[in-house]
Amino acid sequence: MSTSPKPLLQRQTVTAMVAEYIAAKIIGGDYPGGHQIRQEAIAAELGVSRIPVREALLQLEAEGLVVIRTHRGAVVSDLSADDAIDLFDARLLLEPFLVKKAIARMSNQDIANAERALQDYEAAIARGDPKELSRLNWAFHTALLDPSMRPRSMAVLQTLYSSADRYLRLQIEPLKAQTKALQEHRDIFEAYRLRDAVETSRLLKKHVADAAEEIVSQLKRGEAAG
Amino acid sequence: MSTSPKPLLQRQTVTAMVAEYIAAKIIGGDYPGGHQIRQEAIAAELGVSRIPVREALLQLEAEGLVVIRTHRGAVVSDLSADDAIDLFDARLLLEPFLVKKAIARMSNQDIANAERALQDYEAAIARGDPKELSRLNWAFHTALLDPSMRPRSMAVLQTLYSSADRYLRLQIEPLKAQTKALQEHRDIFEAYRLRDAVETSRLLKKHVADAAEEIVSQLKRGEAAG
DNA sequence: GAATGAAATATTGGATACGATAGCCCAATA
DNA sequence: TATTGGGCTATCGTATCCAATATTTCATTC
Repeated sequence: MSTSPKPLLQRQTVTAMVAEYIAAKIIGGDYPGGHQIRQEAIAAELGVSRIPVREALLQLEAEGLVVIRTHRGAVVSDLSADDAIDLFDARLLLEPFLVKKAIARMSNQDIANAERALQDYEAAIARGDPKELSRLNWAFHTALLDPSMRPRSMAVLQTLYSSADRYLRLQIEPLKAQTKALQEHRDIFEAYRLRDAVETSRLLKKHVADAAEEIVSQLKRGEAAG
Repeated sequence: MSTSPKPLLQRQTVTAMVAEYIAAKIIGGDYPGGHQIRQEAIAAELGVSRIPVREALLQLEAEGLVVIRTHRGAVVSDLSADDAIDLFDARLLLEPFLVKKAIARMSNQDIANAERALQDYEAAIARGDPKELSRLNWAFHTALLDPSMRPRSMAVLQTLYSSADRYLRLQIEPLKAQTKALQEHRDIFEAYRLRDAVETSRLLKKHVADAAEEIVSQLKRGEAAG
């Protein structure tokens, strides 16, 4: 039982495409924190009018990727160490809770979905594309939580995650960290498969906390240096 | 130390005003769940063009008040009992956590702010305006949590709250419930003032849980009837 | 020389008009 | 009956203006 049964051929509005374009730039690091996004520049770049650009920026603001100030435009939001702590603390509350709910309701199909997500993640490590790795990492997490049937909480988690997404590379880049994360994913999945809610929750919490600690310490180093 | 030092003279864009207008209609019950919002109608009603209406609807979608489907327009989102459980469970995780953080950092000024919010709430009960009461209820909650300096979590809570805001009337309308809520607020504030983090957190959790239970059971009655 | 204040410029916010596109209903057809 | 194929309607998108505001530049004043 899954929350998001996506249609195979999804019709995209221009606004949605622009939003994806800008989000990719931000997450990929092309637009660093503090970067001014000029509506006209994006519009010209993509050959669209300013209106869908504005509407895309509104959506991105809701996701926490940019900050819009009236008549001053959109700026790529910067993540301080404090922000990272804030975001990860919220995840640390929600994810372990949701995974327990998920285990209580999940079907064998859900387990199979999670296993597939885990395998996709494993395969991506071999290829080593960091963007893809980030995406599949989150896909695994959502696969675990999806059977909880908590669309509102999942939406919240989505924004929490995407706000910090860019900075995951700080943590996920080194090969050593990747193999550590993979082993943790495997352990989490194993407890999940056995429907051991307490253990899954504990491992997931530790997994997220470790990632948080790593990112926060990196950000603090950056702030001390810069 | 407060998270949101709002400017006294705030310039409003048309989009923001439209968003407030529609949100008020939804929260006030003028637009019930499932109600189709027609951009052109709103635009004509307010004497503005459709563009700020569309952008306002985008913002409201991010807050969970409406659902937009491409080329089919915006519909006031309906809250199922499951949705309410989802929303309140998330609040139940975040609010007790944040209030502990708040107590750890708060100044005497913050305590004074919370006390003022409490007094405003008390005064509103005498007047008995339900909309105002809902607003001041939430103002009290945010006053408690604001010193935590967790803007991201606070933003999440804001959306969680506003999504369920309309249905608070189910719970807050009867006078008996109001005096109960008031007493709970007083108890929470008293523990807060004494910087008793554990007790404040416990009382706050119970306060939210009680409200949740009341609303969920009312919604379930409604779903069974309808 | 520093602070104030007033143009000038750039950018966003908004209005209007028009066209394109996607759902939806329903009659016509096989 | 099931399907097809119009119309109808409302949203989505563009183009072109104009308005409002933030920032910068520059002159003025003390």
